[in-house]
Amino acid sequence: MNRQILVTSALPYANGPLHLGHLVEYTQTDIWVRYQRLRGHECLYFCADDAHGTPIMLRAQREGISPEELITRMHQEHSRDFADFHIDFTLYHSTHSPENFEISQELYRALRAAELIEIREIEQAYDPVAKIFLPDRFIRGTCPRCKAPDQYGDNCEICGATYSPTDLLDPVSAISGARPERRRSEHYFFQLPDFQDFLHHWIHSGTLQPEMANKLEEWFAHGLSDWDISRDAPYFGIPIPDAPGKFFYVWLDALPGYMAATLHWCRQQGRDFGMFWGPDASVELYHFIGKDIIYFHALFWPALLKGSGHRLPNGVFAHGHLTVNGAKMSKSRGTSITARQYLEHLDPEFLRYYFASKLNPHVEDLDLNLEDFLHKGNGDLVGKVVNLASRAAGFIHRYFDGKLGASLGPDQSFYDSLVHQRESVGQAYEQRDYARAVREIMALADQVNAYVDREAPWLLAKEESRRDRLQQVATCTLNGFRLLMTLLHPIVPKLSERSLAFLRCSLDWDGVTHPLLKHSIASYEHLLQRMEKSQVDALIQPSETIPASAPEIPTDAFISIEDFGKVDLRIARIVAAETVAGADKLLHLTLDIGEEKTRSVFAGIKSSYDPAQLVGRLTVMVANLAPRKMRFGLSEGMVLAASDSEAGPFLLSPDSGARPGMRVK
RNA sequence: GGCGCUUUAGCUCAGUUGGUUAGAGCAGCGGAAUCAUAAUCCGCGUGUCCGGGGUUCGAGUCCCUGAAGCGCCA
Repeated sequence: MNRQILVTSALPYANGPLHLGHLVEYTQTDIWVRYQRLRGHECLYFCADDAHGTPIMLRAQREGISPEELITRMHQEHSRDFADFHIDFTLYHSTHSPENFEISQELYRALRAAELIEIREIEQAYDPVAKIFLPDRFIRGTCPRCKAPDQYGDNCEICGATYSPTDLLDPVSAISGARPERRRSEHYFFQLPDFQDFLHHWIHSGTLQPEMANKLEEWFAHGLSDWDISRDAPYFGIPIPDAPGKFFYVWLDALPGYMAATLHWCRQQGRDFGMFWGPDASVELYHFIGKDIIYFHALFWPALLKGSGHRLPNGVFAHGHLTVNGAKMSKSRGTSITARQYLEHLDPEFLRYYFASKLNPHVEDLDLNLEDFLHKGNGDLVGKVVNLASRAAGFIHRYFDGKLGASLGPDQSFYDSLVHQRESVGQAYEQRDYARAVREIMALADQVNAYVDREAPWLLAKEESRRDRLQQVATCTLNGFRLLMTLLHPIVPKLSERSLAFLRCSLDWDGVTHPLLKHSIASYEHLLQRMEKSQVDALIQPSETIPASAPEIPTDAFISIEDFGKVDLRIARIVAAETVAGADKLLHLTLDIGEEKTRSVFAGIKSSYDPAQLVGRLTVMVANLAPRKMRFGLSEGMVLAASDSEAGPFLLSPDSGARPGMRVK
């Protein structure tokens, strides 16, 4: 019984390159899509660039090009990145497309006809120089609570206060630097509260993960508000029908972007759009998204769909965010890795495999631990799986002219037991529990490796009389390998293709129940190169662009407490100290400041300290100094020491009781 | 400030509705094997299951409370 399924991933914003965080989602979705196709279902996978909005308009201005030029370029870059990571979209479209103008405007007309749109005047910040209304993010000023300067219009990064831009002291437009004015303008509001009861029921209908439904309860506790869906010209977006100078807020055309992509494809293929999005659509519909945009997909989106007479999704699947080495991705640490940077160093399938090994159906953050990444990719994929082909292929070619045996003999039942376990792997894929799928597949690989060891084909090969048995063992091993590569296909499609080409067989989920017998295989060539540690290390490149040095501050000038607060001083324990070959003054220190990873710091204190004496002692370091690449390695901070022209340096020490990681202030 | 999520072995994670001595992979140590990209196989775990209280015959699992990290607040 074949299913018809439509799947989407969230639309990436056409404002910058894709990074590894984006790829978690597309990898997760792509694996699910490929699994469905592997099972013979029709599974369409649509996505698009999210191409409208103020940030794009302003960025194009800055670059001196039109928004259209900008988004065309981003679309090309994104498409190429996706293709290189083997993300197999049915169509990668754009929200800046004729279909999306059509769909978004139609959807709006339906809402208006259903009396779900209200118009009222609101007051907003306006930049009189740039002549545009300012989104909150584009207003900066002093926090009304803690008085921190240069904060965003909606919240303070220093004290965490949230407020409206009107509360900001000394507000300034981030675009022109002008002081914003207050101006009134008509805005269009979608009547979300009309859907309060419907939505409250819907979020618990099994469509969402329980933790997400739980989270959304917060909104119902306060009661839903109507939703401002209009923006004033100039705005790069889709005009609101019959409303001169008004455009749809970017989310109001981003969500219909899923439909627009479908429409474009339907027209191309001569398919009926209604069976995908009509009120009685029979096709299953699933959205994969990041947890941060659950509100848009689980409140606004179903309300928009229902209000405009469309079908509702069968599932909205949220995933967590990506961290790198246990910390939020950061440009200064070099852990904000773009898709393109990764591709310059490593095979995308290692990343797909690693993400898969950590993804489950829950909304949990996922850590890319680079050491773990290196071991898992090499150990599992090369050591356990690909190595099986390498172990068995030699025998088949050396003794049997590349031909598999006529039967598995006594090992048929062993093979059957392996094949039997694929249903459980299939369930894991279906439930998006890829971590479990990977665990189970690797357990199968372990069984096959143990089998090879048990049967010791290299011993069989020494006895002329046992050639038949040797052929059976090698044949069984290669069939095990075929099974593994079939099961792994959704995760590492290219490796799977190469492997099956080596076996000269096709990808067939059910076909594996019949082992390949009396079958010629191709000569063996390495199917996957292991990763070198140096390649993985190369992923992390702290940005060289250390901010332009602060203006010279005369020593007699005062600094504010805020200025001082910018320096993150921490108690550090010296866990290792060693001399640096080729450096006269430096010692290489390894410092524990209570973080998961130690810091590596080069300090010019060799003249006064013997490395051995330093180990174990506490001192003070500047923890947020921009990392600096030195000839000897990366220095991730500095230790504090006193000196003058005659003596020193003398390291600082805290009184007893201080512990690594304590802040000095 | 309010709310949510996370916290299990050096690292990354499993632990189903509470049920015997808490598991896996990787790393580490010891051994075997040499077919294979030094890959593989066998053996080796004294873990404040974040802390503290509680419920229970029994808690990693349920309740309360605290800590740390992360996130959301249209």
